[in-house]
Amino acid sequence: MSAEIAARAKARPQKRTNNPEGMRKKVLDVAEEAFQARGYHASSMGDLMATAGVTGGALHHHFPTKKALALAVIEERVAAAVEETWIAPVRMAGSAREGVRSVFAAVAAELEQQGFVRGCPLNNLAHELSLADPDFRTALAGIFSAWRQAIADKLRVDQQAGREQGTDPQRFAALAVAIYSGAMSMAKTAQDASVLRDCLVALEQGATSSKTGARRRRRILHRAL
Amino acid sequence: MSAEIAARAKARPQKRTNNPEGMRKKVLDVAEEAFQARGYHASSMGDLMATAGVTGGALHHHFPTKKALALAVIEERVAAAVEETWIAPVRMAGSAREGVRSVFAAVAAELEQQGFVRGCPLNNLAHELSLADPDFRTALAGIFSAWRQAIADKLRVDQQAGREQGTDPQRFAALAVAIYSGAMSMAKTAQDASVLRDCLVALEQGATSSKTGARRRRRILHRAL
DNA sequence: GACAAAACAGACCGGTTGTCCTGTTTTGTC
DNA sequence: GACAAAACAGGACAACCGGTCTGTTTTGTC
Repeated sequence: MSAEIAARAKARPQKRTNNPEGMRKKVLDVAEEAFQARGYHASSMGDLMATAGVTGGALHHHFPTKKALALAVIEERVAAAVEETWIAPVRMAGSAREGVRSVFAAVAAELEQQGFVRGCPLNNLAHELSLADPDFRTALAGIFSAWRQAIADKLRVDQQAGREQGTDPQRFAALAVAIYSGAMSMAKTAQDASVLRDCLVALEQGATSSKTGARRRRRILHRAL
Repeated sequence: MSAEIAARAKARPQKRTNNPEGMRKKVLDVAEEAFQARGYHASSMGDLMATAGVTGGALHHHFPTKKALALAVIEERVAAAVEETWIAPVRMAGSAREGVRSVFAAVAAELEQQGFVRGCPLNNLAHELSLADPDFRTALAGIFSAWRQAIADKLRVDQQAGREQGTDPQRFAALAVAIYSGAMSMAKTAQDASVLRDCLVALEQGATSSKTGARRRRRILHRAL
């Protein structure tokens, strides 16, 4: 390349994107994807910059540090994902119990046709970051809390309508989130979503497995687990 | 420091540990601890060397690469931990159901008095590594499989004794592992082990919450979830 | 005690990490 | 259209990463 062209390229370095707020969004998109697929520590800023087509200066302008970027991903994207796939559907469902099961079944179906399992975004980041930094942990714990709270609130609505009198809302919500999180963990490791359905069926079987009926009423205490 | 002392230190570099197999064990101890507390990617070989008091040459002799070290931790330590805290106790229990619950309660009690939650070793590494490398994933999936298999086998023994006729062993085992994994995930993020007990109680309540008894037998299908 | 093999020491290297810095360009406001 | 502020470009940096290398010491075996 001649010196003249090089000089001209130097003088007019590059056409800018000219899209305020669009660049921040693009970085968040790429970071969310990368943190989900490879994890936080395994994703380098250089990779993110290259994938997003963003220079170091631009990235540093919006997110001064890698931690700030991850915090933004957690608070803006992970929280929104939980809201979209769990909280809103449960709110719209006919009951808490039915809402939880329908979400569970919907995710299982989606995973089965997708062919591979990336795991739960919240749990993925929670495992890697909750012990690494207090700020991360607090942000992630807040999302878990909101998730559980939404399920518990829905069940309280059911109770005001006379249903589910014997169920503790907080504990019911904890159980639902735990089963989902744990099943996703196994599904991700095995790369097989069928365990999601196994857990669903096991729960239904677990409550109805007794064939001796009322005679064993007391022992049913032990049924579900 | 004088040149003479420096030269002497150079000539006689260091007293050796002189403990074959002891050094490998020490490295595994430190690596297991570090991978558990900070994760794989966040733990550098330099940190491990310094903590274990081992030189680079020695570490490289036993574990040619970082991946080989992690694989050894998974296959020797994580698998042993699952065997010790889950598989063996379940085998020795009176029944699969009682074994699962007793392990669950024991872990909850231990965590509560310990004051903080590091999470499940298997799940911690599974989330970070199962998508990163096929060898990691295979090794981790094998441990999950053995864990589930042990619970399912125990339940089959119960069935041969006439109990648990309506319970599917594979699904029962999947549910137990899922609840434990998910509850530990939440407990770790919240740094609060009480969610373990919440899940336990919720399960017992879930199967017995019906106060109308046999009239609602069919609707009990929906009880446990 | 000779000698091959294993165990270990410690320096070294190329590549990558996250961050910072100095400019240049665009945008909003009067 | 002047001008301050925000948005962005792109290189530079020191620290650190994981891995390799050569050389020395210990161990096992006859």
